Amino acid sequence: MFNKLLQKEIQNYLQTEQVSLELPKNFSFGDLATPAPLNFAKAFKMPPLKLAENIKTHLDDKLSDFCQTEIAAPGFLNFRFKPLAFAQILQALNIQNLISQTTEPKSLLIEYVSANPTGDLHLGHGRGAVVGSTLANILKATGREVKTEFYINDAGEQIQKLGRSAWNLYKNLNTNNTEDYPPELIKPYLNDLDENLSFEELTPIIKDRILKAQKQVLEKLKVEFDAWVSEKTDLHETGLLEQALEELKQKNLTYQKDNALWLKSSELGDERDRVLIKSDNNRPTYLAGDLAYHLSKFNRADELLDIFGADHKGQEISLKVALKALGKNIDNFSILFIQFVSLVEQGQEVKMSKRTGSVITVEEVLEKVGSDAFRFMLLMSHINNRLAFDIDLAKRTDEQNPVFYVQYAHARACSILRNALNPAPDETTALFNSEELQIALNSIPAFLPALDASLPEKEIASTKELILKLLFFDQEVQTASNKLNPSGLAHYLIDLATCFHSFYNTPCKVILPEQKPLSLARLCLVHAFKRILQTGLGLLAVSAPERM
RNA sequence: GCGCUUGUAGCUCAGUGGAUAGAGCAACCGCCUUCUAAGCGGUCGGUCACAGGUUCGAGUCCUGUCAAGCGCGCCA
Repeated sequence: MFNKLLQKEIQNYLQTEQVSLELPKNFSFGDLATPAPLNFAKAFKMPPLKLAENIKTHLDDKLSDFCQTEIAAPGFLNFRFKPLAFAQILQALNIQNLISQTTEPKSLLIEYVSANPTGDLHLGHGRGAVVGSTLANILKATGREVKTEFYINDAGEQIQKLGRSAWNLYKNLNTNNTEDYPPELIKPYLNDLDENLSFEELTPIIKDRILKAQKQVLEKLKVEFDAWVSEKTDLHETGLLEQALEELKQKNLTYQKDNALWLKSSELGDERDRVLIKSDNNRPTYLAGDLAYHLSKFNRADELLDIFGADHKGQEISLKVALKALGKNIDNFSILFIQFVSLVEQGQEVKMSKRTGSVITVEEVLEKVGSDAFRFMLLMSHINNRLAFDIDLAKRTDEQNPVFYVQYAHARACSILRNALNPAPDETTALFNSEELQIALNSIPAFLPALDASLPEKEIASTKELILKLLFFDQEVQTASNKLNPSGLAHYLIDLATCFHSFYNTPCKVILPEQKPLSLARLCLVHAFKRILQTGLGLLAVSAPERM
């Protein structure tokens, strides 16, 4: 695409790969801009404006058919594209791959959600699920070999507690045990049980029912996993946990004290030593299982990514130092911690707690706002920021919600394409058939009528702005992929929708039976917009409706 | 106490060391004979928590202060 060519020419001149092209703050400056002369003035030992002059001379020599270059103080280069450059860009956006692939594909294993099978998913899990699945989509799209896993913590203390709580309710025992899970959390899972189950039989049944309910909610959220890994059956019963502990012992990284097995983690950089096997019941701690699990993950992938709630921050250091001591390259292992989601209802913050009955579940919010709005709104803010989810705003699925704004733009584009390719009710033939459109999409000159100098200036401006915005799609996806942060992409799609609505209202009317070349040219632009918006929404797993 | 994260418009949030700090919501004013008004255009709104420092240039990087959230279990 022309912008890549331009970027490459500047990079060639400066002998670097570090040149970025950006949209200028103000379109009166030009179509694209770069501060490269400011950045490289020192390296070239000349004033920024002088360097800018030299680059301009180089570019004028090479690319004057496509764009003109202007110099602006204190050292910006602004580029003004000729119609041919816009047409070339648009043609590429209509027929080429939209997302660049990484040159070295690596396998990446993403673990996310991994909620305990002891209750319903809350909003924090929901945020992790949405961010994790979106990142998986984005990383796949940029060429990583992605596998996703959900780790089921079904072998620890919490499961025992779940079993006891369920047993008390099942047998109608009034224990008033404050340690128990709240009855309202367990009760929905006690229906239609055999009457004579033993304690040992009851626990796994309840656990499986809860897990199944979690899976169903995740499906509604469009969240899927390649594998569900059970701590009990995949780590304990296979001997993987045993192997991991043996490996630590052989490397002299453990010791016995107070009847417990300890990891010498303080020697490795942790703030204190950690227990691996508990003294009272001889059972492994969470750390022991987690360590074994991550060792097995390292055998299955080049890189690991975990996405957890901020309340799991405590486990990072111990896990990483132990993995490092066992020879794993922890530079290939990232953990993202997702800040909490609070819920605001009628201007009041609704307190939620993971282990009380007043927990706000993903399911109940989904019922009110739907998967599209839920996903989009949770994706909009950076994971490091606490997020206040305004349920009243999200419930108003009529007009305020940003996701409808973006989807509406898609539906509008579809409507235009439909109207152009199908006969109007009072006509027998359509303005165009799909072959004509296909030929136009493959041709650069076909788009030139949309930038014809005889058109009103406003129409040309909004046409250009839309193309330029489309041009940045790939860059936005790459940034999201590299920074492991999908929020920019959501904001980009809103901006893109704004450009399209603005184009529509300029008005750049597309269907003009008396001006077929102009209609066809604009149809190419609508086609590219629809293609990119659909791809972008697809990465977020938000639907792109053809009609609304 | 120590560690991590955060502090930007009335609210919810964007913002690769670059040009006059942005969007949505809320408030106000306009625009449907015209491909979907779930839309568009405009007005109002800011000491980027505070104080230093680095730099040609800081909302962005560094240090300190203040404030908020989370973490620092033989819970998971």
